[in-house]
Amino acid sequence: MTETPRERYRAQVRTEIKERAWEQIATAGASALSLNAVAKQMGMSGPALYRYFAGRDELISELIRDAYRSLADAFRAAAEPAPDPAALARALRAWALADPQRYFLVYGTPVPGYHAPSDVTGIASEIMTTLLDACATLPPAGPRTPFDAHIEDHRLWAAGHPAPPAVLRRALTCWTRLHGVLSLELAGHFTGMEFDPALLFEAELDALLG
Amino acid sequence: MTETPRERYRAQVRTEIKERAWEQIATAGASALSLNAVAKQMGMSGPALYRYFAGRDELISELIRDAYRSLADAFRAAAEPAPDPAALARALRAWALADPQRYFLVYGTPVPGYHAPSDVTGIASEIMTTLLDACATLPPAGPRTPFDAHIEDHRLWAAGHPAPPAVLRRALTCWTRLHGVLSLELAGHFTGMEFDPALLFEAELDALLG
DNA sequence: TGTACATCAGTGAACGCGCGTTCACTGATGTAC
DNA sequence: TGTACATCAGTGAACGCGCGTTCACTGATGTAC
Repeated sequence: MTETPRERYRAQVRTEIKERAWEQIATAGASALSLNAVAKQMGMSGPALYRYFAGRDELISELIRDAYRSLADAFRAAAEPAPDPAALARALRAWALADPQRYFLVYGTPVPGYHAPSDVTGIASEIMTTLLDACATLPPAGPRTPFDAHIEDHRLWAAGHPAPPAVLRRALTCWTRLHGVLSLELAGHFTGMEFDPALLFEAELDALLG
Repeated sequence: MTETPRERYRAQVRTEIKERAWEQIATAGASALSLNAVAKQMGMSGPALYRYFAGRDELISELIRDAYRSLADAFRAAAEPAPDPAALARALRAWALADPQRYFLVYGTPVPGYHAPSDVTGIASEIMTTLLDACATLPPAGPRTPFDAHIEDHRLWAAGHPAPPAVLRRALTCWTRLHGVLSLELAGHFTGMEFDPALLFEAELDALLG
């Protein structure tokens, strides 16, 4: 159970590989990630990385896993004092702005044919659960909608979460609306428009909660 | 002014190159687009394409331009009978579903450092104008918000469009919310959840207009 | 209508590049007696 | 504490690949007299 120096060293190098990989993704996008370039930047030869990762695909999968894990942790931390959708929303925005390419690795353009590692679905539903718990604390808003009825019939997906349809809809809407603002902002589609995206984000948040 | 056979032929080949390029993007994503692969699929040698495009970058820029143009035309057509946000929204969804990778080429993950051809900003603002005109026909909804006040101070971006702040906000919100649902749907983030994305889209539309 | 010439689409060979990945090897670090 | 051995990180050469792009060329199509 105690960690040998070699194990410690391995873990350290693995971490540095991932850090350099993130830097490279931030600079040139995920599709430009190259094992050889990462190795060069670490002052190592290319094949050396194969001691730490089975190949490029495994490295990318690991980065995706870490990205999901990181968001799930940020959510959990934001919900720690008390479940609160506004706190989650702001945590999401902070997380996205901290590293836009990481956000896009999770929520951006999918590569056709590529399938994310299977264990991220667990993390994804952990994120969803945190959001659902927070939305469940809100006072019920408005009348029952047709979409509530539809969701009632197909609620298997909530993984047994006991939230009523209105809460499920609330959480879904929260997700899509905040993502809508965030992804357009991060992609630069607001540049040239002279408003502050942070205020648009807050406006959407108000609309969701108020 | 009359078109010579050679010009007709050139235009034809250019068109086919772009079609094959779109197929390739649909199959493997935009970052995997390769001139040589396109040429091979047309039964030509790689260098032949340089008769038609100065290089890979020019081809991609042209595809992006066409994508914007296509959306602008779809919007214009949807607004033809009468300016109507609901019609625009449904046209957007149909346009996106017809070719998800084309949608992502416009609104998806940006490649850091890449700058879209300068003339697309004109098309982008044409799209925005169509949306603004449609939103201007809606009955005014709700009280003045803090974001309205903010937008009042920074309204240069609307390119001289005479819409009041509430309409600008309406159009922006329309854009971000529909994009939020669409992009998550197209990226496959709803797979496994047993609801119909079309109904969620309509629900958001109702919330926007009702 | 026929001939001489210019235009231009497309080819094939070549260049340099960087990629992922394998392999046999070196040399340092750790382990067992 | 010292020696013999095993483990394992990292190297350098090599393989095959596909990429974008250039260049000199062939051969067909169009133009001018």
